[in-house]
Amino acid sequence: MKTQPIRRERARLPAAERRRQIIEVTTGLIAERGFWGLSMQDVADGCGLTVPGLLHHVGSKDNLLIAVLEHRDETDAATLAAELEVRVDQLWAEGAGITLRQVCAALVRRNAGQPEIVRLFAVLEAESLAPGHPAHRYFRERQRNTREMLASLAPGDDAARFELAGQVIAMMDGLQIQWLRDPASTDLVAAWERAATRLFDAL
Amino acid sequence: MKTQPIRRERARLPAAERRRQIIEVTTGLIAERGFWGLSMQDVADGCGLTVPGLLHHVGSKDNLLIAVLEHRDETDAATLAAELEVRVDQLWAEGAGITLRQVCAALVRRNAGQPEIVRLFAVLEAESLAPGHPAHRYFRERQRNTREMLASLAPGDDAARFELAGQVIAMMDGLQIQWLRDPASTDLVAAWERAATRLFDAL
DNA sequence: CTTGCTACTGAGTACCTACTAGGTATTAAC
DNA sequence: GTTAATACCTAGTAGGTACTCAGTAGCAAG
Repeated sequence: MKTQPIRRERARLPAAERRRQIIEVTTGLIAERGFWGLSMQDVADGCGLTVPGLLHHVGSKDNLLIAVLEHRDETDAATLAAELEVRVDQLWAEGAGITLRQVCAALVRRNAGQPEIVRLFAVLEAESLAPGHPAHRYFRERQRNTREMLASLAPGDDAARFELAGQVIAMMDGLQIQWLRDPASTDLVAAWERAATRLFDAL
Repeated sequence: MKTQPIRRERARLPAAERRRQIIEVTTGLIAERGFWGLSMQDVADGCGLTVPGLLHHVGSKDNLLIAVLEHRDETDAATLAAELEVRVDQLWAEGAGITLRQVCAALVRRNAGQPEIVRLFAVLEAESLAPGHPAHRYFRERQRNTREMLASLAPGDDAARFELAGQVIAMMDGLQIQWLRDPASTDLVAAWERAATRLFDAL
């Protein structure tokens, strides 16, 4: 008697769409457990396919992480530009009339609406401090880039700009963690606005 | 022929001493890989004993994490008090003549000397954002406590104090991450001093 | 020297890990 | 309708996971 394979409802998706789903599911799981706590099995389950099916699309666990991060980079600049009502290529152009404070406010406003992704980055940012982490290099460069871009919008000489940019990033990261830990009693946008007043209006 | 057990150099330690060693080794490993990436095997290897031997002392992986955190709490207040040259019970006493700025400077100075432990907390702080994490509650309370203690040293009304304390914590956490990511080109103490100037000397 | 305590081990359980090889079933192009 | 591409599967590998059980080896007090 042949084993009758239970004709499981099989949803065969086109590669691009499946990939989108995989990245979405992975994003949530990494935010929950970090990369070291992530299992391909959980991702596969979340997508309704088997582990080899998942690997067919992403190749390896490390590749999956990189895919997630690259996907974020693609959407990031776009949503930020939309928030500022500016064309993407005008975002970091000096003299476009956008102040550092405006960009920060836009960043925070956007982040306040997607706690899951903020948590993803918070967890990976800490995990990837270790040199052996697959996202170590990515986060090093990301940090450098955003700091330089923010610095380009700040006033003063180069040293002062770089310093302020670093402090702004530190404050945003820190406030976001506090917000994620206790979202109910924290208003991220308001907390940032108060902090910005102190940062930007200092002597 | 009986199997001759290779008389491995067995170091039978008294429980307290072994526990100290276990906590020390675990601290380093969590800083490297996070709690989800920690394996009891690695801890056991690092201590020169078997996994059941390790479990004899700590009971379970979750217990081990809690032991590490509790140990830090015990030493934390002590070293901070020493740094400030004050008795432990005088640390958070109002009117003891210690300013918020002094405490922060002492905290940062101490942290600058133990990057490994700062990384341990950075990783766990992010990982434990997830409600299911074994240290979730611990970090919630820790955050609340330190914020209240710092607030008690700040000037102004209660709302202003609480706000400033939050910003101070955010800034310290953020700067520490930047420092850990690139220790060579960052001087944590100096970076904090500049940030403190902006935070405390604002209008 | 014996007794009792305990630090520790060896063997084993049940299960999860990422990943591979080789094949099947579905879709799209012609 | 046939062919080619490919989304996905079953089965398996080699190793890691926390943890348990039952016992052994070493120390200290009597």
